[in-house]
Amino acid sequence: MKLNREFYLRPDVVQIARDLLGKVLVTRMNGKITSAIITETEAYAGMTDRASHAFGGRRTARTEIMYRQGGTAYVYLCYGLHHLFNVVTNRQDVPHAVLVRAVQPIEGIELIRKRRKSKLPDHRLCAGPGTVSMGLGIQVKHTGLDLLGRQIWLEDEGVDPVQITKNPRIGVDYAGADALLPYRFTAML
DNA sequence: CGTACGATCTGCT
DNA sequence: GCAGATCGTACGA
Repeated sequence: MKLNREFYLRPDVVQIARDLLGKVLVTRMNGKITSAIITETEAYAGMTDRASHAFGGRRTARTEIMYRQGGTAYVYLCYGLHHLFNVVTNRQDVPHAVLVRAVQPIEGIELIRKRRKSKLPDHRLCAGPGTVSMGLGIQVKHTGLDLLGRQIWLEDEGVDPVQITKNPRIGVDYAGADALLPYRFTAML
C-alpha cells in the first residue's frame, strides 16, 4: 500500500524521518519498476534549521518545492553531479524535508546494478544519498513530483526496522550548532 | 555578471 | 586517507 497523504502531512519531520526506515521506495521509469527498503534518513527542519535549504524562510526557484504540501519529491543537484532525493513533509508553506541517505534494493536489482555500473554486493549498491537516486533512476527533473503519483512513491510493505540508531547529520558542518542535532536515523534489517 | 561552494562518490595511494 | 570530478545555485557587486 502506498503511504497516504496523512503520513506526510504530520508536523514532526524528525518523527517522519524515523518512520521512513523500513518503508519501500518505488520508482517506475519507462514502465520498469525498481524498489528498495529505506535504511537511512535525515530530517531537515525547515526555516529554523541552519542545515536546511529553507533556513530563515529562504524561498527560491529551487527550494520552492520544499514549500509544497507533504508527499512531494524534492530532488536537487549536489556537488555538481549527485541527484539527492528528499521527501517533503508537513503542510503547504512549511518547508520540512527528509533526505533518503541509503536503501537496500529488493525489486529490479539487475536494472539498479546497471544504472549504478557497480559490482558491489546488492546491499551496498545504494548506500549513500547520491547512489540511492542513481540506482532508482531519480533525477533533478523529477523534483516536484507527487509521491502519491505513478512514477515515484513509498509503500508500507517493507520490514520492521530494528536497532534504530540516531546520530548527527553528515556533511553539514556549515550549520553551526545545528550540525550536532541527532536528526540522522539508521536501521539494521 | 562573477564567484564560491556544496545534504557526495570513486579510485588511487 | 585524500584529491578530483563537475555545475547549478545563491548572493553580492
